[in-house]
Amino acid sequence: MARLRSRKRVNDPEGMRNKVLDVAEAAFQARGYHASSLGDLMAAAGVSGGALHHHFPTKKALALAVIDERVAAAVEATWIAPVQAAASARDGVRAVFEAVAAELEQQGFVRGCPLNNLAHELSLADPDFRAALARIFSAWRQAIADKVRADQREGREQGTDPQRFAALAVATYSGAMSMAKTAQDAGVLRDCLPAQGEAWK
Amino acid sequence: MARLRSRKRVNDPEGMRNKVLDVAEAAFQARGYHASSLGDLMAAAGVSGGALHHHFPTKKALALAVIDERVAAAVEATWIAPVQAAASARDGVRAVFEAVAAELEQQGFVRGCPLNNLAHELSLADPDFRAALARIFSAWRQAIADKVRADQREGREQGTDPQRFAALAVATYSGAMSMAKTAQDAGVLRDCLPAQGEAWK
DNA sequence: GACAAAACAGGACAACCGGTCTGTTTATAA
DNA sequence: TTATAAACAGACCGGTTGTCCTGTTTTGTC
Repeated sequence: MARLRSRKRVNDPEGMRNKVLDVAEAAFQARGYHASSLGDLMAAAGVSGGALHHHFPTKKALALAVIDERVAAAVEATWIAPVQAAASARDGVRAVFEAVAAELEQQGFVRGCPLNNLAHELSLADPDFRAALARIFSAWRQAIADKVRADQREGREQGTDPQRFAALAVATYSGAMSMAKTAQDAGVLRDCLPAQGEAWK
Repeated sequence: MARLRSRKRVNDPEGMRNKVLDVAEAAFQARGYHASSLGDLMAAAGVSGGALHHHFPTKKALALAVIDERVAAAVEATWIAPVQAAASARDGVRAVFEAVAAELEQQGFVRGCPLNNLAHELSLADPDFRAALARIFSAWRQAIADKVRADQREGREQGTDPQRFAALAVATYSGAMSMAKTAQDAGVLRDCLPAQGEAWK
């Protein structure tokens, strides 16, 4: 019997499970969950049906893994970590907006926010999906709110409500990405940031 | 040959085409485009396959009709008209937020914004979808921007950029609805409005 | 080396999807 | 009435979907 989880790689040094997650993450982002067939994913990942079914018994299990392991990590990397590292919550939010806008304009194509893309398609489809997605939204908002509270402990942002500020930041970003995706123009992100000197309350 | 388009109803006084659009609008809103099969829609509308194919040759044509005729009308009814009728752009935006929040809290269920739901799923799937959805976003934003300009002609809102204000309003609403849908809690809409007396810039 | 479990291969299958086809009824115009 | 086209009914088909199932290979442990 297996006492401890074995962590040895088999054939692929990178791991076949990770390759499937890579492909699924990209496909769900580009085409959505329902529009991505397991056949497509198998072909794109160079994986047999048996292998895929071994790691992910159902398509739902695969999507849940993508959400928990990849989408959450993406939010952490592009939002939570930069905000925590910034000089202030307000600076951090602005920096992320500008960084994402610059990145999108450089690559000339807007795929949208991974979290929001899946949230719109799957939130009402299944309670498990909704719970997993809601957790990520919650962590995202809380990280920003915590940063505001840290600012307040240092005497700044006395007039701001941490919860409201975080909700507004996440909502503005999510909505701006939605528009940017539909218009295929990242400029909307900049329009949603206040002009220099103006407050963003 | 048909010289002019005949407009007489056949069996159903309400029109079978409208009934299909009703059902399709609701299904696309609740389950999305790909998750709604034509069989489901036929059963829900009590319509035969031949009838559906007569009015809408393809599923894409049906979705395009839903977007152009229903989603656009929904945005017009819940956003454009109220904003135009309001005392000011700022009041109008705030009123819509509060009206939608109240309506959602009353019915205890958040289905999300019809436009954003379809935009996320279909914007990258097909250029025709994307164009139709982008048109609605554009009209939505322009109506708000026009209202700001009307305010400015009366001496108010001198410091505000109409385009930015409109983009921010639409983005905030879209993103707040996204969170509200995933959390199944309309309270986020209120969190995204500024506290009394604070400016929303 | 022996053995058990995990990792993987690949075919099979039933259900379902969207679209097409042919036929029938109804309404309009001459 | 008669001709014509729109409005509708319902069966049908090829292709695809997600899942399951039976083997085979590889890995880790004694």
